[in-house]
Amino acid sequence: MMSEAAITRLGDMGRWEPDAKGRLMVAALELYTERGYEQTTVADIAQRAGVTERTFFRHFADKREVLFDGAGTLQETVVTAIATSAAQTAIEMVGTAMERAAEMMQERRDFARQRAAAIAANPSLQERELLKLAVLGAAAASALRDRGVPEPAATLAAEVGVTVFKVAFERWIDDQPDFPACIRATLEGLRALQ
Amino acid sequence: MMSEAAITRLGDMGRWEPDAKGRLMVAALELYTERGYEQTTVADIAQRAGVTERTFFRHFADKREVLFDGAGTLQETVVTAIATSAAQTAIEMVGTAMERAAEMMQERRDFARQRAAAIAANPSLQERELLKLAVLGAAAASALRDRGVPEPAATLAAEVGVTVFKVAFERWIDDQPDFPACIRATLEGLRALQ
DNA sequence: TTTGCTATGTCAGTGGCTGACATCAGGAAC
DNA sequence: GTTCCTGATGTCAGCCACTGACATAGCAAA
Repeated sequence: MMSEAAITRLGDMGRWEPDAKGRLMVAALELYTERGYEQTTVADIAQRAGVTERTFFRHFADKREVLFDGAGTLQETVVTAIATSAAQTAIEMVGTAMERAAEMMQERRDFARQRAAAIAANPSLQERELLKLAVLGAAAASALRDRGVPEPAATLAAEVGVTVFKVAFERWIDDQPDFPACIRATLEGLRALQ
Repeated sequence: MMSEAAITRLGDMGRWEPDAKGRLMVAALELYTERGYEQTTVADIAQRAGVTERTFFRHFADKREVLFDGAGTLQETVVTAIATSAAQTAIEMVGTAMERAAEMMQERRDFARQRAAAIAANPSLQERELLKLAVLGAAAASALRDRGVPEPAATLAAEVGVTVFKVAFERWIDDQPDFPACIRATLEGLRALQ
């Protein structure tokens, strides 16, 4: 079996090379960008990463999840920011927490752009993104409750905060350079609404 | 195969086995409720409805879509309400439009409950629901723009309106009897947030 | 009756995803 | 250094969601 792999060294991207998960994430984003999500098979991604299809599904729950590895870290950032916020109102707590998240993403704008483009091009990927944001909202609401915010204010503030994040993200990706500033501007626009 | 049973009653409009789509929707909701979404195959649904698997996919894009047939009507209701609203602010337009939608759903509370329970039990179905709500938000934003509301206020108001709808829906399903009243109460809670 | 339209059935095939089991690399234990 | 253990990977068989191509059944107008 592996004797053939020893011969074809170059074509076989180091099956035991480190960071198979990272290689899969890169390969997936490349392929989704090059030929689109639907036109890419998991076998394609695995081949480019130098592993088998089965290995892909050991690292990611499904074909979509490979684009959403950072969701957990983002959620931790938001929850921690709410837990340690010095703000007075629920909206302010969520707002500053979203700013922290924005600062974190700010550092990898090119990656965020490419990823956002791939997601925008496919409803299946949009669904997964919406679910991640909903989970983020639920976690934020829970963190608000831990700070003493009662229901339904906690859920409402958290959901509105996620909405602000979404709208600000689009503006940032679109043409604005400063993501945290987009958050602040969108929060201001929200206040002006009523 | 399809023996006698109930054939042609009033709708002689050119259908030979009446309402295959409706039977599929009923069968799907029943099975998703009885044994869960994952434990139900499309073949199961088709069999209970008295058709083949292929026919299911001629009526619905995928296994999830069978639960979301009413989304289009709901969207039309909201868009029409915004287009004909006499309210002054964007938030008020969206708020009253969501009230119209709530009135519409109010009539079938039991159905809404069973459907909501099935969706709540499965992340895949939640994803589809979130996508439908996102599309609804985009349509509402477009309707607001047609009424002269500028960006980003239109998108922001529409998204916040959808959030209010979501939160109010949960309260209605949970224990409140009056859905439109839930919308109004949630809108009031939103105002109180800032 | 004939013709034509539409909803449905049949069949083969692709691809996402899983379970069961074999294998390999690296390090710990001996 | 040999053995053994552990975790990551490969291999294979199989289920099921979903699709394209083509055949067929019922209905209606010509």
